[in-house]
Amino acid sequence: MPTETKDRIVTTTAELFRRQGYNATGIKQIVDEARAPFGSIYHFFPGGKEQLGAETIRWSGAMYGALVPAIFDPAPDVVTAVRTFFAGAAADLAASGYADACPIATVALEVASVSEPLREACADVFDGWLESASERLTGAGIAKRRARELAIGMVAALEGAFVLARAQRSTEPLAVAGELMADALQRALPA
Amino acid sequence: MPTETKDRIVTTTAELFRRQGYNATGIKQIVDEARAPFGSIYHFFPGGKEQLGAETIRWSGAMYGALVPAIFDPAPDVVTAVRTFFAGAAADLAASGYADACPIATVALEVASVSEPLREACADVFDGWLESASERLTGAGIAKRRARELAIGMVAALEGAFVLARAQRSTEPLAVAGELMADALQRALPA
DNA sequence: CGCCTCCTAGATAGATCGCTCTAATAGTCT
DNA sequence: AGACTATTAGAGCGATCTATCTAGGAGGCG
Repeated sequence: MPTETKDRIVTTTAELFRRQGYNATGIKQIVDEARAPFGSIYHFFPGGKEQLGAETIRWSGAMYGALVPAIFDPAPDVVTAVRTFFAGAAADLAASGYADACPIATVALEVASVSEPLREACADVFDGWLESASERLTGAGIAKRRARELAIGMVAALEGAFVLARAQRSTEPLAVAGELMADALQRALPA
Repeated sequence: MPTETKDRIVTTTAELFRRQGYNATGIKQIVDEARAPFGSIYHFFPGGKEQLGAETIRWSGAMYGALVPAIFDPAPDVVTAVRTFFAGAAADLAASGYADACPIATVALEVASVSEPLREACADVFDGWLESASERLTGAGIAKRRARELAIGMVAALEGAFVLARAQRSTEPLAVAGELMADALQRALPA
């Protein structure tokens, strides 16, 4: 299967985006770390770096978004699911030397005012996450409108905590944000 | 006063960082937009781009952090202050075409795993904000420990909401996050 | 006036950027 | 086998990046 090269390119790019963002990641660095031939980049992604970026954003957005059902569905209730989610994010972050946080937030901020296709890719990913999280909350008996608000709050709290955590090299923001959202969620649940 | 050139360099760099981040901002672009001579960059910032970046981070961090006393101190109570803060952030963001959000979050994510001096500058800025916000909350009668948690939550919610808002070109995340934090704060206040 | 320091001014170096191009190879059909 | 497409391989182009370097102008002070 020749597509394994393309996969290797995307996964490597995703890792690099996560650690250093879009602009600091060069094509040369990608092919080196992915052990892929230079020409393959433009064979698989004729649109160049921007197309590779867009596909990488959508791919890693889907990967990370898969954590929502993976954690929420087997959990006894949504509140413990939220706690598990934030705790897991904190553990992964610390284990990677405060490098592996959200795979698309860095790129999202970099490109939001610069590249419309990349901005849209980020927006679509966030939309998917919000949709997915909302479903779990409505499934727990929360009204649709309130569920969306809480989903937005959860994603925002997570992303913001990642920013603080990476800058300060501490998991405290993730712990605090997780607890805050768990509390808010608890209160929103039907009695 | 010849220092006005240096000021112009820092303020334009801050603006560029905010819109496109650290890596996408070139020295050439800075001197062009600041109408400053190229040589002045390395005269005022012998450490090059990294030193200019660090000073810009600290400067714009201080500028943005000044909003905390400016909004909290004249406000009737901390809850309405929080609402005002988030509403103002949303208004500024929309007015700038979703470009002017947090002046340092983009840079923070870009450099956190790449440049220790720049990471430290971001961490110091966040520390200052948390300190400043905590003071206002303890001043409202909230216990020190709880005040710090709420301050972290507020900054995280704001930063995360900025990420969502810029990607989706919507102020909804800021409105929701602001309301969520106002509620949490309300409940933490002494009866 | 001459001197000294601060700042301006920009040419230029050396490396790296994204990307294009051609050619060779691998794999799959008829 | 022969023909055709998909993929690999990397040399090289023009542009741009940060940074260095030299030289000149501005203003205070003897």
